[in-house]
Amino acid sequence: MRWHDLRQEDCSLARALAVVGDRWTLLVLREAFLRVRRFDDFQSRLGIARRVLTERLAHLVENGVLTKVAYQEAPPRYEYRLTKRGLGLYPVLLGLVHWGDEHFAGKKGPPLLHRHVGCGHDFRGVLTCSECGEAVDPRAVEPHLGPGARRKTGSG
Amino acid sequence: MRWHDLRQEDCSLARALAVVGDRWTLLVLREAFLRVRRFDDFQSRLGIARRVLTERLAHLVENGVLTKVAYQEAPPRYEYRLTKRGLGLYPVLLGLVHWGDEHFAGKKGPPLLHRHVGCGHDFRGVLTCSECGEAVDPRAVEPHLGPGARRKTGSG
DNA sequence: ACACGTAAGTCTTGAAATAAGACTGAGTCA
DNA sequence: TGACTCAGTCTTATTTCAAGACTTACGTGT
Repeated sequence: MRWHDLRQEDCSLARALAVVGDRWTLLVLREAFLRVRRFDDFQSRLGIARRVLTERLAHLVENGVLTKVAYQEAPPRYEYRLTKRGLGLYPVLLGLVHWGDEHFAGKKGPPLLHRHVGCGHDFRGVLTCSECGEAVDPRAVEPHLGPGARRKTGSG
Repeated sequence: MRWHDLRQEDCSLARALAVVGDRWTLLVLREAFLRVRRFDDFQSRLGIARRVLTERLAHLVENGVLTKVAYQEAPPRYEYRLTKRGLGLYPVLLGLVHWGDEHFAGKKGPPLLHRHVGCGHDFRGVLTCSECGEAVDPRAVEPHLGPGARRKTGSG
């Protein structure tokens, strides 16, 4: 299977990964969530090859995750900002960060904490059910085919 | 930056991605969450190159996400099961699926729905604060250095 | 015995993606 | 003028991946 073909798959995970599942993309988005917006800042903070960064940013813009905004006209300069769609990835990023905190942090603890402005405390993200509000355990979820399924063995 | 070096980064997201951030890994885990356990089943469902699958499974086992369990002795045959650490990725997977549902599903709707056994409804995952229980908005989060930080520009 | 099937890999080869860093072009500042 | 900024482009060597044939070890049917 080619990477590009993922978008055609009958699976929302595959389609999501076609957009953000690449080696560098989530790191680019990490920086974006930390308010990084400019090409050279992404490049120097990540140490990513410039060619690859160019391509990733363009891909994210194409897919509506980032938007390219001119911040000066001569010479033309652009910055990259998260769109609403991009902000929608926050739970995913935070989930990965907390998973990393839990399983791969050193003895001293996590390198970065997250304070919830609403209540003032450092927190972990908890996955809860949109319908009943309870925390969701993986084993308490039954996947079943939805209206957009195209085949019997649908998987995501 | 080499891919392998991510594990050394002072960032939980990078460390998480060193384990699951590869092109195929999250798709392998999707199948694992759908109860797929055997090499040939992963291979045929995903269409992944066998060599790559071998390597990914070994990597996930090394990092404690999957465990290799013998299910027969002659000839020796193994299956791959999610560990507790692996189950901890569920919110990430589900977050990606729901993001994909929201932004890339066709007109008919998502190909797969998730029923919460606790309340009986199809649901979306909602990110809530472990401290106050409220839903968390990305802009209501302030990252700040934690005890495990090693540098001033820590980022994750 | 012998062919066939099953399952978990290994090996080979050509194609594609990546890393590293030099280079370009338009404009600013001293 | 010459140095500097910034967003890219280009080049080359290395690494990774896709596709699928092949291997090993055993069981089954004839």
